[in-house]
Amino acid sequence: MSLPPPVILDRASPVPLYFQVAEQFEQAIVDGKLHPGDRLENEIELARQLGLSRPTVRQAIQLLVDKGMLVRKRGVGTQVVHGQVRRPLELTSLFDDLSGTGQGPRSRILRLTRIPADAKLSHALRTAPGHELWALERLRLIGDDPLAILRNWLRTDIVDLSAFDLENEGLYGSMRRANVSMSLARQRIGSRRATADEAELLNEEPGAPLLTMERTAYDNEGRVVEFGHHVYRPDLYEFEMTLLQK
Amino acid sequence: MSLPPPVILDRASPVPLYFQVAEQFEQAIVDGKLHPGDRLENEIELARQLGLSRPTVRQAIQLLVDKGMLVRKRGVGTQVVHGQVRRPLELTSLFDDLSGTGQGPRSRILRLTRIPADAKLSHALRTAPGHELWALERLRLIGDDPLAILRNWLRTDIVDLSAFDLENEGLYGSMRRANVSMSLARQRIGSRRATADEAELLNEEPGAPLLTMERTAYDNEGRVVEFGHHVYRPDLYEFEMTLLQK
DNA sequence: AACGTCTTAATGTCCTGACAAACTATTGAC
DNA sequence: GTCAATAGTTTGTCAGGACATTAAGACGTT
Repeated sequence: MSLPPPVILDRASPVPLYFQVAEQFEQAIVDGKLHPGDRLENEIELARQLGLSRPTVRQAIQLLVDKGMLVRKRGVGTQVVHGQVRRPLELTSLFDDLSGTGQGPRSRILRLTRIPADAKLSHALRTAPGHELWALERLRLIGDDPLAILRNWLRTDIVDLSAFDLENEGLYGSMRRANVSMSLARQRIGSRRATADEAELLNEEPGAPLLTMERTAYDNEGRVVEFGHHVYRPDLYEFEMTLLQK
Repeated sequence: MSLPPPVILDRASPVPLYFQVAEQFEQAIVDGKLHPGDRLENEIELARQLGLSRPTVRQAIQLLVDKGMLVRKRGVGTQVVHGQVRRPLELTSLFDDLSGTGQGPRSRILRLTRIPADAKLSHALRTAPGHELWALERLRLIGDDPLAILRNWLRTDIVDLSAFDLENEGLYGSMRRANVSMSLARQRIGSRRATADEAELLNEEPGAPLLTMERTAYDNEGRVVEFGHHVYRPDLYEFEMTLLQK
C-alpha cells in the first residue's frame, strides 16, 4: 500500500502543471516525506491519481531526474535517489545572496568607480580599449572575519550601479533590474599567492595561498556582460559541487 | 531561404530518433555548418522535413538546449547560441583519460597497496573501520613536469586493481570493467599549502600554494564507490567550467 | 518619428494513444 | 534445486492533435 502522491494541483495557476508536480515531489523529498530508496507509483497510476496525462507526469519526473533527485529504470520504476544531490552550483550563486539572515556572509564595498578599460579588461569584456567600465571591489566577510575580495567589471552602458542598490539587492539584483539577463558563464578556479594588499585585507600573511575564481558572464545574445575576479581565504572557503553522470 | 536540416535519420538504428537528430544538429554546430546566431526552422516545419512528430523534434532540441548549444524563445524561434559552451566538466573527466596522444598528461603509479581503513577513510567510504581498501597514489605529469598528485581509495571488494590495468585503461576503465557504475560525485575544490613530501614530488617549495580537489563518487544505489584527494600545481592547472542559467 | 493596435509566427503546455525494450516474477520441465 | 520460457510490470519512444502564451512585425494614427 503506497502513499498518495504528495501533490495538490492548481489548474488556475500560471505555473505549469508539470512544474507544480515536480516542485511538490521535490518538497516531499526535502521534507523527508519521501525517503532515499522509496519508489514512486508507476507513471500510468500517478497520472490517473493526479488527473494528468502521462507525458505531463513524465515531464515533471524528468525535471527531478535532471536534478539528480530521482532515478528511473525501465521495467523497474522510479525511485528516490540515494545520497541526495546538494544544490548544484548555479549561475546566481556566483553573486552575493543578501539573504540577511543570521550571521551569513555580507559584503562591504571597497570601491565603485568608473574607469576606462585597459587592454586586459577590454579583451575580457570585448570592448574597445578606453571604453568606460564600472570597477567594483568588495570585501566579503563572515562575522568580522574577511573571507574574500570580489572584483567585478561591467560596462557602464549596460547597467547603472550605485552603492545603495548594491547594498540592498546585490550585483545580480542590479543587473536583473537593468534587464541584463545572463544565460551562461565561464569560470576558472585556481590558486595563487596573496599579494601584499590582498594579504592585508584578508588578514593573511603575504604569499599565503588564495583560492581564485575568474568568471566571464554572457547574455542571451552572446555578449559579455560581466567579468569578475574573486580571491578567497582557503581556510574559510571551498567550492562544492555535484557532478551527475550524463 | 534556409538550409535543409543537416539530418539523415536511420529508423533501423537502435539509437532513438530524437537522439540522432540532436547528435547531427550538434555536429553541424561543431563543424560550423550552423553558426552562432543562426535560427533553425520552426518546429512544425522541421518535423515535416524530417518526417517526424513535433514532440520528437522538440525532444531533440531540448537536449541541445540543456547542453547550452541552442536557445528557444516563444514567438521568436530556436537559435544557435552565441558563445558556445565548452565541454562541461563531467564525471569521467575527473579520472585520467589515457588518450596517449602527443604530449598529453600521463600518470606514474607511486603506490598501489591494500590497507585497512582508518577512521577518516572509513567515514569517507562508509565502511567499517579496518575494512580493506585499495590505496592508489599516482603522480601526474605533463612531459617531464609534475602536475598533480592523485590519491584514490576504493573498497577491495568492489573492484580489483592492478598496475597493469591502471596503466592501460585508467582508474575509470578499471571500474567500468568491474561493472561499477557511478551516477554522481560530490567534489570540493580548495587550496592549501604543500606539505614537504608533496613539494618534493611536485618540484615546488614547501608551503607553496596547491589547488586541491576532494571527491566522493556514488553508484546508482547511493553507495560510496570511490574517495579521492588530488593536489595540483596551480601554475599548471585550473578547473574550468561553464555554468548555465536554469 | 513615436505610439498603439492587430495580425502573424513560433514555442509552451497538455492531451490521447500505441508499441518497444528492459527488468522482475512466476511457472514448468528436468 | 536449477534453468529456460513466459507473463507481467514499468519506463522509453514515437505519433498526432489542440489550445495558450509570448514575441515580433505591419500598419494606421498622431
